[in-house]
Amino acid sequence: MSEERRRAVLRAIVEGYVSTHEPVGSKALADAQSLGVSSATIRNDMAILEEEGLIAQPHTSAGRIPTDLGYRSFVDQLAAAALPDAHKRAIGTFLSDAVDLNDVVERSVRLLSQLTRQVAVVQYPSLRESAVRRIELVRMGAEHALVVVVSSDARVDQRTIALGEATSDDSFERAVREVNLTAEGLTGARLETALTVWAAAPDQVPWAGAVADFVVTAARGGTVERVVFAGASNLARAGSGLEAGTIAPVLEALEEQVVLLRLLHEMAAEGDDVSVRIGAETHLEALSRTSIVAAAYGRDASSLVGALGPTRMDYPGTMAAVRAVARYLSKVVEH
Amino acid sequence: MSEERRRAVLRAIVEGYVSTHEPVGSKALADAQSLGVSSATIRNDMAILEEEGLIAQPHTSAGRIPTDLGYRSFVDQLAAAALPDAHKRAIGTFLSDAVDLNDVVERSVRLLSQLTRQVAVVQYPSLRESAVRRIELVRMGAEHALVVVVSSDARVDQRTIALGEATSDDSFERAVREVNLTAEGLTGARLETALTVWAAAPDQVPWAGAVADFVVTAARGGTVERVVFAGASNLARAGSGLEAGTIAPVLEALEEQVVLLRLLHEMAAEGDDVSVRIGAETHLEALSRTSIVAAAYGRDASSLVGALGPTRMDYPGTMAAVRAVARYLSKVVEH
DNA sequence: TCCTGGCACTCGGACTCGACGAGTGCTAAT
DNA sequence: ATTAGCACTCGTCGAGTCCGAGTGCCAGGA
Repeated sequence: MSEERRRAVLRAIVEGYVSTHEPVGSKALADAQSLGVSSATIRNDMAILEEEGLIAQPHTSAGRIPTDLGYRSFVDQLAAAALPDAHKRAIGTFLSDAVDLNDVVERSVRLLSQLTRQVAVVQYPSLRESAVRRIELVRMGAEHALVVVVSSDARVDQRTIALGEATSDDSFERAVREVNLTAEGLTGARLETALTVWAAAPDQVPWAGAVADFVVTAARGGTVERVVFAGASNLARAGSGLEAGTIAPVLEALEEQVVLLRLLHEMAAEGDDVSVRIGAETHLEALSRTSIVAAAYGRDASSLVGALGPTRMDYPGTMAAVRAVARYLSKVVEH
Repeated sequence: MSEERRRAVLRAIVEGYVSTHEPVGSKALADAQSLGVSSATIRNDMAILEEEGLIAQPHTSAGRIPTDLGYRSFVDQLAAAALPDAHKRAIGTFLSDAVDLNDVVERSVRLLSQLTRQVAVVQYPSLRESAVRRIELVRMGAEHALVVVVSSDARVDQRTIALGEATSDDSFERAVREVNLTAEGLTGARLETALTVWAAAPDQVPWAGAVADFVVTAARGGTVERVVFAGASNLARAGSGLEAGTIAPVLEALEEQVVLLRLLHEMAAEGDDVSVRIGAETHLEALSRTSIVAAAYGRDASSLVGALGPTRMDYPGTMAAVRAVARYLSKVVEH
């Protein structure tokens, strides 16, 4: 059956192109022996693959390179690859002695960028609703104060608020005591009503509303979603396969949190173990020459880790690394 | 006096090269009229400037470009340029409604990268010693706890510690009460001895030492120094002037906090209003094609903001922007 | 002493040309 | 269905050529 062999030809083209970064021709494939047929046969298969849109030739007289569709087909037929032992060990030692959430995320993103030699992306875990454990207020000058909310799931949110008008030390201290008594241990709707009542009390300090608002949003799961990345230099490294002009837009997209976040959300929605977007599949002009491999982690698999690189990348290896880091991250985040 | 005119020639070469990105020849300068002498005269001046090592020609038959030394001489003779009004307004609006320290730093770095169209770098303010305001401990699972230290200067440090062995809820709560009573309001050496005594008390929980250590370092001015950057895409943007191969090392250096920090420290030590390192002056191979313009901000002018770009950059404009952002940052950070 | 016009010279960039070879598609034979 | 053979395409590489920007130097003038 030639259908079977055509898949093998495609696989060989992808692998060849990924490793050499040069179009691969029928003769080279025939010489590699792994297919056991002559170059002419391979040429015929290539013609069909080209008709199907899976491969293309940059010039009339050059070998073939996979199209986005070709990579897609290749990836879809891929069995889960094992991660090299050395990498497994690296993950263990790297992440084991992280010191807080920031540190975990920071280490993960560095690690993943080193394992994959690509740009690693980690979305901060979106945290679920949690109870308020303690609210601290610190005066900063006469007109501002810092609100610190420590939540029961070990998160710390902070924000400065304007006091509006002069507040005496006495009423400041009283407000701190009261808001703690009011909020401690509460969650969600009960927390919200309790704080609303507190803020509306007669004689209340004028900035009570601001404090209440912030405490509620903090308890609701933190402030804003964020993405951090590392390994941007891998994009620019010689032989990355991105043409000179294409890397600036990619860097822009990475710094443009919003765009990236939307893409990651879309990918999370697919619900696969490891989700892959290839080239134009990202629907982003800036990323049309790159692919993203991402996996969910954390409670409810609600956040994503990923690696971004040229479409011409080592999919099996990257997928294995991303999958592994996501697993370890899940473990760490869920305690 | 021809010395005077030679400076003007150098200035014209720098400005011409910066704006056109092409070597500038004697004829072009003579045609520009601003010097009022013939091309032959300019050629003579150029010969001298070249002997002095201030300019060089890439090929025998091309115009001249400034050397690192040339830029240095140019920069040293520079009067402080004014910042465009539009930029001033941008700074005001951008930074005015920041929500906490992170936000301030984040906004600043973005802003600066946009103003200068270069990579902006901001070192987190290194904070002075401060008194402990409140210590919060939150259990995380059976074996770990999160320590949160709120300092009197509105900083929040956090870290997880291992509990070592099972601790009863009672003794946990007692430890929290005690450590707060012990540490509140103290600073420096007195804080340290008080906590050491507390941790060494008989019947003390085994992890008291770890808590004490962390509280002391937190009060001493925070955990680790950090640098954030933004605008990396400006490096890769067409016409940035960096050759394809040179940008990967630069990105690496940026991600390599340590190296960058050392450089910034060196620059801070110079104590100028705005400090400039040009090309090889950075003493970093990776940055040998780039310049850094930095200014101190914050209490004791202890931290730095800067912009990093190709040696062929608009020094007056960049210096003005960096200076302005540093001023505003100082205001905000000092409250 | 300093500036200028003129002139010969250099050398990199762009362009052309031709040889080469990798790779292809097609066809006829197995 | 596969293969060997063959004519053909087209991009790359090197050599050769031309052009012009830019230079250094010199002799003459203020």
